[in-house]
Amino acid sequence: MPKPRKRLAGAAGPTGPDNKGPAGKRTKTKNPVGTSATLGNSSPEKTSASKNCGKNLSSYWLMKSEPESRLEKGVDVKFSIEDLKAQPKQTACWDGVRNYQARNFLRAMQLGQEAFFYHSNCKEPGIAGLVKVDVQFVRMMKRYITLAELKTHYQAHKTTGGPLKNMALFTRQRLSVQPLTREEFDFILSLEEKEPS
DNA sequence: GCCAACGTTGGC
DNA sequence: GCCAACGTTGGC
Repeated sequence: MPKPRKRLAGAAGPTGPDNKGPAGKRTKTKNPVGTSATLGNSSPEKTSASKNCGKNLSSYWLMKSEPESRLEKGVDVKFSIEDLKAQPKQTACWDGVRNYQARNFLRAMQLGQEAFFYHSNCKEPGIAGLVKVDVQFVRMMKRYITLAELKTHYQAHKTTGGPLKNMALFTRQRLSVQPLTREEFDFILSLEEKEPS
């Protein structure tokens, strides 16, 4: 899970973005993730995101975060949208993303782009609000859009060819930072105005 | 809490 | 470069 932790100024301790100590037998060291870290592993995505030919990738995103307490190596990873709101400037630095692809998406994000704030690994997973990138609270969703509801649409759209037919939330599971097409983004926004299905 | 899915590690 | 073991994510 991405652990968006507000960057506590000095506090860091052993928590470089990529620093998972030598737990277990895995000890091959990872590259310290400099910004320079190369696109290495990240084969260019074949998703719709990369089809925007000339222009850069997606402008819309979905970011997962856990709203319920859970200890990971002694540290609580809880970070809900309420926690984001409570930050200075309602803004948090999004670190702790380990997955290469998710990290590459993180780098591709540009200031001010919009993203859904998704609550994962919790009682009722779903989209809680809107943020803009670097990561600042924008607003709550007018109603909580649950995973179950999104999935219903996703499944319908697979057969009808609707806007969520390729949604990464379902096709790329475990990706904690993911691009959305504008169609996906708009469709999900439009759900706010409707009765939960 | 369980466990499926899947990414990562690292020996070979 | 394969692939088994292991770790993590995240729904249920």
